[in-house]
Amino acid sequence: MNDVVKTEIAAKKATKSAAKPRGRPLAFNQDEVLDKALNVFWSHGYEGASMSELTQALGINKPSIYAAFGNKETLFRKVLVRYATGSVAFVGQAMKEPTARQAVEKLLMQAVEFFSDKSTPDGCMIVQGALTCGQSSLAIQQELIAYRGHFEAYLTSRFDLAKEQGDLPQHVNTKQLAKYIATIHQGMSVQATSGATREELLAVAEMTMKNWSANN
Amino acid sequence: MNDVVKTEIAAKKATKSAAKPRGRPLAFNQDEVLDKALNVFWSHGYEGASMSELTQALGINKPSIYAAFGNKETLFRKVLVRYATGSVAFVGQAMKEPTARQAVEKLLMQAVEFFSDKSTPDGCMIVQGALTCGQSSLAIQQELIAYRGHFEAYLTSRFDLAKEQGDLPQHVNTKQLAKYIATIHQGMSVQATSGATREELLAVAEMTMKNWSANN
DNA sequence: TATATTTTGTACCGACTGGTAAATAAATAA
DNA sequence: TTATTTATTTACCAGTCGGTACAAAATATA
Repeated sequence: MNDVVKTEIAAKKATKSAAKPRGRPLAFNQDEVLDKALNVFWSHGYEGASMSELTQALGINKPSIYAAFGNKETLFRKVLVRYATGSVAFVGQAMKEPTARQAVEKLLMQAVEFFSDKSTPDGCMIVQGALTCGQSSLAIQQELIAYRGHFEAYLTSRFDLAKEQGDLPQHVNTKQLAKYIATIHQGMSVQATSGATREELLAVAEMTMKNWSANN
Repeated sequence: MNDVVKTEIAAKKATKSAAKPRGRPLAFNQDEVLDKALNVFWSHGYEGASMSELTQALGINKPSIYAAFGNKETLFRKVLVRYATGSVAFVGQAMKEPTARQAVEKLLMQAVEFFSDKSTPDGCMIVQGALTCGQSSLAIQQELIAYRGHFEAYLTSRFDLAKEQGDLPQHVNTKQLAKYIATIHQGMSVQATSGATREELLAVAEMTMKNWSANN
């Protein structure tokens, strides 16, 4: 085999779907199916979503789900990554606002729209996916707690930056401030799941912002 | 049967445990058992608490549980009443503070201690007992939503009173203010369940109070 | 066309779910 | 003592849980 042929093969391997796989082709699109699974987990939580309900919602049979995604837990983890990098990616955008105040305001305003968006389940999956659960789901519960922790750490680092930039006073405890904002954010998620309307959530967000200056 | 005897019988019936019941006596104290069940439901949520775990925790066999409390759902409802009238009764005390500000401050400070109390599970059972669930638990999910609604209505009425007493300005939207406080309260419950310490919750409560004046 | 490879659908698994029938035990009433 | 009433224990029920064995179907390669 000469070098030219080697290069061609390498190129084919590198190109995602260029090299056709050998066996029977998948009858579904993985990302579309993950989105359908997301919808189910988001609505009913990790434990509340049964494999039979998932099977029905995804429109593919159970052995195909297991072949493609492992088991229920790994399926949820893949859904979670998709949720975090897709649905919830706007959080990263909000942090890019020029000041800490604007970042928080954008975060909360986006949360209002996101939590009450009628095209998706109410609230945040990372908050209510497994707040409480049976023994068998403790790993997922911890995983979601870790995600929330990362979110909070992200807020903290944004506030640290704001202090460096003189945007927040030096005496501000950024961890505490981040926890305060995260608390309101998570409370809004609970409210949304409990039936709070967009307008009601908006009022909560506006009250929070009206208070912003008192915190620092 | 003369009137004197009739009266005696009536008196015995009225006295709770004076008239001995006919058959084999219960081998357990109902309230103690309800407290043990509370602990399990509080930790794992309604769905996450299995009957076999409950059986083990209560120390009595399943048929006795069913005979005494109906089924899992009615058991939870009885636990819920006990929780609301017992564990959480301090909310009523907080509302009796002379001003709205003091009432909210006491509410949040008590919540800090309650959510992080090491002798009970973390957070609030009414918040995380069934935030999400499968189809079979929708009634309990709605019941908890209703409880949270009552809590919020209670806050609203306290703020209405404060307006009447000139303690809050007339322009305050009491429903919005109640939802704002309820949101923080519920967010603190999520935080506690996620491992937040007493000190961290305290900082959140203090920040909320520092902002109080900006809301009205 | 024959073969290797992968996915699909059917049909099933043991374990656990909430819940209960039936016999036994412990008390009161007659 | 005997009958009645209630609670307990053991053993079990149908249904659902997450998960899988197996054979048929669909593709690429040879």
